[in-house]
Amino acid sequence: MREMADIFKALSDETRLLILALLLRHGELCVCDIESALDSTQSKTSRHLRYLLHAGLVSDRRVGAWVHYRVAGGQDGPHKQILTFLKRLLSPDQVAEVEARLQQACCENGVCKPASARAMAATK
Amino acid sequence: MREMADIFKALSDETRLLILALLLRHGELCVCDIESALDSTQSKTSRHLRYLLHAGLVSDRRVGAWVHYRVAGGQDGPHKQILTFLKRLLSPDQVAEVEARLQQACCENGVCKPASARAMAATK
DNA sequence: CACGGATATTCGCTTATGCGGTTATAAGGG
DNA sequence: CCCTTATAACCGCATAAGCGAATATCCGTG
Repeated sequence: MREMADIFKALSDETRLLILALLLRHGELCVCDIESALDSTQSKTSRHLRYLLHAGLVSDRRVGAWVHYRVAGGQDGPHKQILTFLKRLLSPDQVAEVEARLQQACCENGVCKPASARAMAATK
Repeated sequence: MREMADIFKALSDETRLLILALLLRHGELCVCDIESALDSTQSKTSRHLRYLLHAGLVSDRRVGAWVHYRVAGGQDGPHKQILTFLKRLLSPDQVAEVEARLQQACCENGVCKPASARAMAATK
């Protein structure tokens, strides 16, 4: 029960909900993608991602200089049930704004590349 | 999105989760029932019930001297979806302890009567 | 090994939350 | 009306959360 309260606490912040909404729709994103999409600061973005990581809702993966985050996989505990429910709950129009910004984010303006290209470059 | 964050914030406290678990299983309970079941103080119980009320997750109903709370009905917004999900999520054994105390609560030791009897007495 | 970009952590601050204890309101019965 | 009971609101305190700014760490590259 305490565990559930902690999960819900992780969901009780709008920034974290937006991050999860993005990850649930895109599978994997690097911090700078998310930072741009949220039009947020690096510090704030990183802190909330770490919060979600400790809450067991996302996992991270280092890809060269970048860190990619994705929603946590794993067994069918309360985390997974809640994430599945969240995916149903968050309608596309609620994340339209951040989605739009994600398209023109750092990945697009030449500073860094799309996640797929980055992953490929890092594994070559 | 902000609304959802606020709902999850209301669910981010163990006491409030327990209260909702009780209400989801019993339909309607008065404050003193809940207070006894949680083995909590009147002040604390009332505060959390008010929190849930403002979050739109429960509704209250005055019955004579008592106030009865129940999970909020109403249209199929995020509130309702989350409550439905919660009902699935909270397994019986997680609330076994409070359930047990509810049985021997004020309603049973003669100080006041079971909710159904109280409601009847108040309307007669 | 120095450098720069990407990310994480720390710091000082402000605000929100939860709690016990106390006080105020509301209803019902003598 | 006064008194009792049930509930709500308030107060002060301790703690936690969130923030921006600055700083540290990690990694690939030259």
